[in-house]
Amino acid sequence: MRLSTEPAQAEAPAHQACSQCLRPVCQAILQSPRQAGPGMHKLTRGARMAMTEGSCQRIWVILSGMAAISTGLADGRRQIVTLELPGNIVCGLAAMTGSESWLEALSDCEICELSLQGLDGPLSDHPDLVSELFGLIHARVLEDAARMVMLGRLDSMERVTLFLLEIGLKHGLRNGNAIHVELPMTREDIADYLGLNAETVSRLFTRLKKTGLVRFPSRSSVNLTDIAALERRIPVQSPTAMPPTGAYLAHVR
Amino acid sequence: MRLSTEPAQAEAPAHQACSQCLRPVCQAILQSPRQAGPGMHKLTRGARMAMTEGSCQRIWVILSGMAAISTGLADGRRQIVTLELPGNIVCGLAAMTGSESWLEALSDCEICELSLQGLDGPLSDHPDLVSELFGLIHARVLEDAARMVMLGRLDSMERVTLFLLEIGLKHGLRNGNAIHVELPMTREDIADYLGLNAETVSRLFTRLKKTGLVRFPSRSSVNLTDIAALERRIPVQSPTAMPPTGAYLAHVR
DNA sequence: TTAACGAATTGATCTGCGTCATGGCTGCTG
DNA sequence: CAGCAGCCATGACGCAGATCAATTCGTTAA
Repeated sequence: MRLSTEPAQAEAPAHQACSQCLRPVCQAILQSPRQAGPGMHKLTRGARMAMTEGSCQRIWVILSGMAAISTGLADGRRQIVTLELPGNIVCGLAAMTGSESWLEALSDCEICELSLQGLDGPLSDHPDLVSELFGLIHARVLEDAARMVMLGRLDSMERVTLFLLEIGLKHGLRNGNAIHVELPMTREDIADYLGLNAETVSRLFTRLKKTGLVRFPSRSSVNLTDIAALERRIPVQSPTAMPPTGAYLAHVR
Repeated sequence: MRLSTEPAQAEAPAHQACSQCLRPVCQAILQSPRQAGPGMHKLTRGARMAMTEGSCQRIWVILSGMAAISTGLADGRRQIVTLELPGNIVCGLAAMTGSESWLEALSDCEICELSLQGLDGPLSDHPDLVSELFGLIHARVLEDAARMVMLGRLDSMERVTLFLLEIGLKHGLRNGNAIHVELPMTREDIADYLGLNAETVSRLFTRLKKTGLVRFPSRSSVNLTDIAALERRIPVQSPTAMPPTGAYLAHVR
C-alpha cells in the first residue's frame, strides 16, 4: 500500500465539486472571499493520504466511496479508527494523531480538500466556522466513546450487528422497515474496524443470515430486514446517538 | 453508586483552589472580569457526576484523586473511556456523550468546576480560550485513537504494560531509570479501562512482577524498574505521543 | 485483639475467537 | 474463453482470556 495523493488541479474545479456539499462548514469556507487552492483527490482503493501535518489547516470532504482513518502497530496490526462515508467531513484536528495515521481509501474515493489558510483573517474572525469545527470534533468524541464500549465490552456478534446498524441507519436506503446498505470494503476492513479478524466476520455474517434478519444480495451489499430485532440484540443505552451540530458558541452568548 | 454532587460553596474559595492550576485554560477563565460561580466538588469514591448537560458551558479541573469518564451498557457492563488524573482538565465538549456517561470518582476526588457562562462577552471574543479548548479536544482525539488500537489490537499483556507506562510516564515520580506510580483504583477499574476483567489484570500483574521489570510495594502503587524494557514489549509506533497544546488559531493567522 | 468486610490473588475449567488450511466464487486480463 | 488472482466461506484445532470458586490479604470497626 503506497502513499498516493495525485493533487489533480486539472479535475473539475473544486468549488463546483464542493458546492454539492451543503454542510455549513463548507459553506462558511466557500463564502470566504479569499478562499484559495482547494483540490480534488482521487484515491484508488488502498491508497493512503498522510494527515500528520496540517492539523487545523485543512478539511476533507468525502464525495464518493468509502474511506477510513486508520492507524496501527509497528508489526503490521491495523486498527480502523473511524469510517468516513460520502458526506462526511474530516477535519485535520480530528484526524491527526501523534503516531502514524492516514486517511485511507477502502474503495475508490473522491475527496475534496479545503484549506483554511485562505480565510479572510484569522480563524477567530469566523465564529460560525469555529462553532462548526467544534461541532465536528464533538461528534467525533461522541463516536469515539461509543466505539470504545464496542471494542472493550461487546462480543463479536454484538459488534457486527452494531456495525450493520450503524452504517445502515446513517447511510442505508430505507425501504419500509428494511434497509439496504452498500459495503464497498473487504471483510478484513470490517474486521480491522471491529477488532476482529476476517474469518470471524465472515462466520458471523452467515450466522446472521440464518436468523433471517439479514440478507446478502451480493458480496458487497446487505439488506437489514428487521431493524428493530437487530437493535434488540445489543444492550446499548442509545444505539443511535445523533451527534449535535453547530451552535456551540451560541451557548455561551 | 448514587449521583452525588455536593456543590459546597462553603469550601475554600474556588478561585483560590484553582489558582494552583497553571494551565492557560484556567488562567484565561480566571482572568476574565466577570467570572462567576465556579464551585468545588468533593466526590467520594464511586460517586458519579452527570455531564450530559452543559456541553461547552463548563470545564472541570481535577485537583486531587483519580477520576474517569465512564459509560456502559444497559446490562451493567462498564467501559472507562478516559482516566482523569490531577492536573487534567475535562471540558464538557469532550466529556458529554449522547448516551449515559459520567465523570466518576475512582478514589476520593477534589474537582474544581469553572463556568464559561460568566465570560466577558461570547466565547468567540476570547480567541486564546477557544484555542485552548481546541487543544484540549485535540489531545482527547489523539488519545482516543491510541486507545482504540489498544482495545482492538493489543493482547492483554500488552494492554497492562501500556497502561502502566501510560500513567507512569505522565504522572509517576521519576527516580533515575525507574518510575513510581500511585494506583488509587481497584483492579476492576483497571480492567474496565483495558477491556479485560479483574482476575486477568491481577494475573498479569503477578506475571509482570516475576519478570522483575515491575514491583508492587503496596496494593495501590507500582514501581516500574526498567521503563525501556517495558516499552520494548509493545510494538506501538510512538508510545509517548505528546499531545500538543494551544496555538491552534495561530496556525491560520 | 478480634471480627468483619471488601479487595486481591490463585486455581480449575470452559469457551469464544484466532490461526491455519482448503476449496469455491468472482472479476480481471490476455 | 481460459487462466489467474484476490476475496470469501467453511472446517479443524488450539489457546488466551472469561467464568466460577476458594483462599488470603488489608483495612476498618468493635
